[in-house]
Amino acid sequence: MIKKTKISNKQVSEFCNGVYNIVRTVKQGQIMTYSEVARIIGNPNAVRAVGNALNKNYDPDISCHRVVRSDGKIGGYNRGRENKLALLKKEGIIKLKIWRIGFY
DNA sequence: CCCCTGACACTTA
DNA sequence: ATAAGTGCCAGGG
Repeated sequence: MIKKTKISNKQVSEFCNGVYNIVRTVKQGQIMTYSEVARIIGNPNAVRAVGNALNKNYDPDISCHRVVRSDGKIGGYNRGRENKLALLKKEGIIKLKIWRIGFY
C-alpha cells in the first residue's frame, strides 16, 4: 500500500521505497545492477519496475547513475545517458570502451 | 554503439 | 480493471 516515510516526503509504494533504500547505500566507485536491486528487495523479476522507480526519482541523495545493466551496457538515466556515462567515468567504473560490472 | 521482439513487474493516469 | 510507459534481460541483427 501507499505510505509515507522519512526517505520521501511524497507518497511512494513500498517497492519504490525499497529500491531507493538499496541504491542509496551504493557508494562512490561502487556499482549495482538492476537485477541485484530487484533481488535484494525480494522481487528478482521486477527489474523493469526498479528502473521505473529510479526514473521517477530525482533525489540527489540517491545515486541512480551507479546502477547499470548486467550485460555491461549503461542503461538509461533520467538526466540523459551522456551524463550518466560521464559520472561513471569520473568514478573509475568505466574502462575505455569495453567494461564489465566491477567489484563483483 | 543502436535497434527489435517477447516476457515479467510495477507505477501512473 | 485497462492501457501506456520504464533505466530490464536474453536473444539476435
